[in-house]
Amino acid sequence: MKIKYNPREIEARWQKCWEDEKTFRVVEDTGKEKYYLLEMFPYPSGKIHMGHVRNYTIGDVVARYKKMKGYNVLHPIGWDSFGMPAENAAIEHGIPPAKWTNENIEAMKKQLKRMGFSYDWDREISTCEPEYYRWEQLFFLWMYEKGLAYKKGGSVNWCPTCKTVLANEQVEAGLCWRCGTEVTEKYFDQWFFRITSYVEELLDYCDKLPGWPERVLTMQKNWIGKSHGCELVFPMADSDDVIKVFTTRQDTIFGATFMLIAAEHPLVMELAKGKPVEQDVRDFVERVKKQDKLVRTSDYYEKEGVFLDAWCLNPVTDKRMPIYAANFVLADYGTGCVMAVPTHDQRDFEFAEKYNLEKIVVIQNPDDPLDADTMTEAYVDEGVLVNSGKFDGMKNMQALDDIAAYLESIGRGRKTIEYRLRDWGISRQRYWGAPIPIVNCEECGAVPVPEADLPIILPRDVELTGEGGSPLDLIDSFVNVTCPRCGRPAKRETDTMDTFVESSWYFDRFCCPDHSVKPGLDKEKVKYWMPVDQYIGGIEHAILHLLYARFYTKMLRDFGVLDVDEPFSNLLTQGMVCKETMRCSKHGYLFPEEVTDGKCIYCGLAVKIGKTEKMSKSLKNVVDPNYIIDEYGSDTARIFCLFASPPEKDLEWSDQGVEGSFRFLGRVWRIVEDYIDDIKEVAPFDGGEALEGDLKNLRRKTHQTIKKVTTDIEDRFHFNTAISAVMELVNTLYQIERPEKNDRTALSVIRETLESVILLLSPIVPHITEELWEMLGKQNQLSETAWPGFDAAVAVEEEITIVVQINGKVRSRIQVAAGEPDDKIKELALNDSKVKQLTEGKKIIKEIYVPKKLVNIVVK
RNA sequence: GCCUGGGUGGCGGAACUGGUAGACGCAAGGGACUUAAAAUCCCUCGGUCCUCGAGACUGUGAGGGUUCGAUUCCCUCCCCAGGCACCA
Repeated sequence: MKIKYNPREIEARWQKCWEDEKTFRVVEDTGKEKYYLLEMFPYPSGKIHMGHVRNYTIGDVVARYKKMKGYNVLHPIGWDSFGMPAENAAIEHGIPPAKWTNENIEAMKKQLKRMGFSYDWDREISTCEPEYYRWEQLFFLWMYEKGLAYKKGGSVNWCPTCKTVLANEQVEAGLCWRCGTEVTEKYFDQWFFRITSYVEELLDYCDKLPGWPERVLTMQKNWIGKSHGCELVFPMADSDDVIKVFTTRQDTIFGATFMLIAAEHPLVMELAKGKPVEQDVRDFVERVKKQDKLVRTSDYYEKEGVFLDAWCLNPVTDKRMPIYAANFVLADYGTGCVMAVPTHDQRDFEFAEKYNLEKIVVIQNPDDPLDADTMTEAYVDEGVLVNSGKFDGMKNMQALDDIAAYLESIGRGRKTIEYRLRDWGISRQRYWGAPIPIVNCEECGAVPVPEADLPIILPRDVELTGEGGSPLDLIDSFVNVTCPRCGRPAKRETDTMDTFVESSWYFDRFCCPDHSVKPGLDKEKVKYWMPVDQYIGGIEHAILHLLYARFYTKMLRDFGVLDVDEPFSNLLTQGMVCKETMRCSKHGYLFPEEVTDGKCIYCGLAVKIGKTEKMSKSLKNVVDPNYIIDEYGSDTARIFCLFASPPEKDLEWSDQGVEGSFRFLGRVWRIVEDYIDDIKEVAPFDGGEALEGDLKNLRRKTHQTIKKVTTDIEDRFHFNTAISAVMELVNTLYQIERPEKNDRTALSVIRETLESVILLLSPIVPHITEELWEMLGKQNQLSETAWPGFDAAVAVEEEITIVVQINGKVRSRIQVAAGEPDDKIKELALNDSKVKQLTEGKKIIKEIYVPKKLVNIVVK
């Protein structure tokens, strides 16, 4: 009797088996080579989505493959469980964040287990537990001690109605996302991590991470934004004070005709003070400060400024330069002041046009000479210096160093380096995050909590209303403490840490999740496992998370806790899961289940199929993993995600594609079923006798497939082509004429092929393959079995096809024995009847022979 | 604007260092099995032309170039996606 492929039954069965036997538990074993595979851990939002399914499937295939290859594989999972959604759920539905979070974790854990992922569940961690964040607090104390954590005034988005701080993404067109009130800027003391003290190393290692995608490294380099230039000193015209600027274009110094200062810069009001312009300047500054950040960075933002009734001197020409406050100068880059060279900088040009300021050409365009009075835009290309004193005639790029040296020699400048990267602001005026271990004392200022008092536990019985700032402020037992230094009453810091802090070291904690002694990381274990050999996650974390994790790693290394310079040796950024959108003119976007036969189920109108976009709830183009698992099983979900496109590209969801993947698994199932009785007692072919015809071809194809699948997984993570190769092998098997029941040789070859198919598919679809493996009478679990090897001698083709081209066009193909000598092949090509016919009466100019591939005959 | 990717059949995608373009799958069409349908198994499937052959031409965003030969290398341009965006 044939048994039908029943994914629901077999998947549950094997999942239970892996769980009961702790198949994927690992311990450190110095006798075995380790392999640490990590996928970015999820935020417990409630349900897993297809993005998770794809990410974790890719990782699982690699983890299972490496295990079969004999590595000691660490494949952990946990929860990035602090963050705003828990707090919002509490505000909206009155559920305590801890309860909401832990319920979500339970639900998602169930879903992950249903996918059959090979996690070591004994290492599960949840970052909102004190056992985790207490070490983060310890690291904070160490950072504070070394000046790597510090407090500084900074501006934040503030909603006056909700009385709370908003993240940038919570400000929609200048309005609060929750109540629609206009958001204002507010200054707060905030905590920062001094990531900038590692900026050079972070940049340097961008060239030492060959296992990272080039584009991620480029993004990080751009984010760090290193510029070489000069700090120049401009004396004030009427006092002994100076204004310092940073510039990368000291070659244009002779053309600097005015000075610009960021509107927010304190110097602006200082210079205007007591002058008739003071009120105008104040108005201007207030107006600029109020402008929303989004507006300020839009394309239409017009350059504006106000004259401060003050002058400075050009340091090389001593010409008087008027000083303006301007809305487009960045206060926190360089010195907040810039020298303006309107002839060679487009922004300065526009400003000079508007306020009718002087222009002096200092770089001449060799092809089309410039005239300061008639030019319509700044000339920003290279050229030859003019109006530049002793530097006239030099190429501007070559004069950069000479001019810098000259400025230094007259005491008006020096070479410097600037970075775009700012220190990392980690203060969040929120409840659901790790408390910062600081006490604010009126006498002593910010005082670190003694190490012995850690952890500072986040109180859990809290009522959240969403108004009035941090809820922690309202909890007397938390806030009111005595100062650890002077013993007087003091207030505990109520800011919590950015959740990116937790994700900056969780991969270290996975190496020793239960280690409960200082510093929370077991040096030996961490040394064994770190760095992560393969990290897999979404491209959306290309900058922030990955940069923070790199910084934190270097810092913990300097604290003596870690031995590695970089946390992730290899990085794979997988593409998004996308699906077409569907829209009804009456009911807007529709979920797939709200559409039948192309019509809206509410009104029967034809549904418009829209663009394919990233799956999202707002576009309703989502597919619930649970539905796919119920309908087809997780093996189908897994193989579809891998087959539809290579991992780094976007995956387009297709219901028919899922159907096709399911059909393929059925096809594998049936062919094993079909042969099972005949091959039960037969051993796989051992190469003992010579094979002929179909059997020989099948065996060759089998070994070729093992080879291809191995390199596709090992070298490139191209699971789609690996699966194609197995499909081809299965197709070949279907083509084989059914051997007699007593033809043991034929059956043994077929058995070898079937076992190979199962082994090769096992990391991809672990449940069905375990089941088939068992049906073949195997005692050992497939997950504990070694990856198959191939015999190169068997895989080699004995006949090869040689393409014959005439003048580069394919005209014929000839079959030759693989060992045929080159001369013979050329001769055969020339004597081919088709070739003879086409070269008749023409002169053969030359022949090109590409060994074992083609012959190209050039004729005239 | 700058920096990265990327444009290949009706569709998702193959083609690894310049050497048979379109593997594999989906959709479509046809056949077998069946009383019938589903399922399954098998076959066809870039385009145009024709003397339907185991034929000719054409074809990897567009135009040039290098080469015996280009989806692959070089130049110019167009389009799409992502990142950064007044960083002086």
